[in-house]
Amino acid sequence: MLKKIKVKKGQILQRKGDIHTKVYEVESGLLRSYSIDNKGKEHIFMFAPEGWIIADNGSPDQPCELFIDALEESILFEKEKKLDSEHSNQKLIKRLGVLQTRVIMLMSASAIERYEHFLGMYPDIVQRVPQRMIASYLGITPEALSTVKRLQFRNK
Amino acid sequence: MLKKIKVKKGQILQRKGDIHTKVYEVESGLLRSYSIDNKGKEHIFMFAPEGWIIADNGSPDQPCELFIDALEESILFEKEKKLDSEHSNQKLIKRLGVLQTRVIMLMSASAIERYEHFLGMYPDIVQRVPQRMIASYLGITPEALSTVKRLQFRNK
DNA sequence: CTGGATTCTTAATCTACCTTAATGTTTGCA
DNA sequence: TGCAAACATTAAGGTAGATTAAGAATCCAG
Repeated sequence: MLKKIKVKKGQILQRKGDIHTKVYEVESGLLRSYSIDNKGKEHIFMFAPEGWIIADNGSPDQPCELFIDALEESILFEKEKKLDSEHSNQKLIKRLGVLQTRVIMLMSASAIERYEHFLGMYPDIVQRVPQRMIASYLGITPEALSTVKRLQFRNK
Repeated sequence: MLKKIKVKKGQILQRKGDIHTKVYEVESGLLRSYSIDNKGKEHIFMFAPEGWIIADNGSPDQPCELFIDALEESILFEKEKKLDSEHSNQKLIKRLGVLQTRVIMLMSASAIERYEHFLGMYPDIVQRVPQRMIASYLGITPEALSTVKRLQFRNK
């Protein structure tokens, strides 16, 4: 019921619309979850590096909202959602905290503030994924992120 | 350890910066949580009508990010966070689902789409709170919400 | 009831970020 | 090792939503 699996870069673990009852814990590597909107645009919901847990946060009997795939070759523990929820309250609460911060940032901070907050929070992820994915996580275009970085650099 | 309390409209239950270990379950009435950004602007994080649970989602030993107050006279159950987390996994998971949807909407939908989604999801809340609070929840100004409503109305 | 405060609407102007497009840079794989 | 393909940057022009300001509607305490 708890399987250890190895996935290659680019491998898709879950698609939107799947009825999916799995939760992934990342032992090594890097996963992401993302949605695709009605215009076909991708929006990264979260990154999951070593030690993180990633899953669709909907109820286990409803179709998923999110895609999950591997941004690097990764080693994962795959668990059933219901097992996960029995033992790891701590982790659920932590995930709530992360999402709360994410909502607050999206609502009250400018692109440049969100970028700097991201840098402070996840300094290593910036090195590991393409800029356009950082932009997607921040909710801006890659072009806007380029500009943000240029402005940020000039003010130093 | 589980107290039933009655609060008046406008009463504040929690302030940003408090070390606060309480969770509130709403028996009747309506609460909200919100943050105040560095420019002094309020952003409503969530509404909690009858049957909902509301709390700061951070760890119990860290200062809160959110204010919580009553938008209507309300009757609440007040619990300790750690007790809450022992029994109500189900509810934590539900809250995660709500926040996931909230992040996806903020990232991928326009003001008008977010408004219509909100109407569908929480039709009664629209009747119970001032428009400017709906705007705050949606992440737009009251003026923009006025415009959205006018446009929405014209297209029918 | 009434007068002041809060809320809502409308409209003009402004701005952060988007779109498009052209150019430069890195990556990966034949 | 070379050369597409993917990625990043820059700049010009466009747009959703913010800001500001003024007036109208609503609320409510005295």
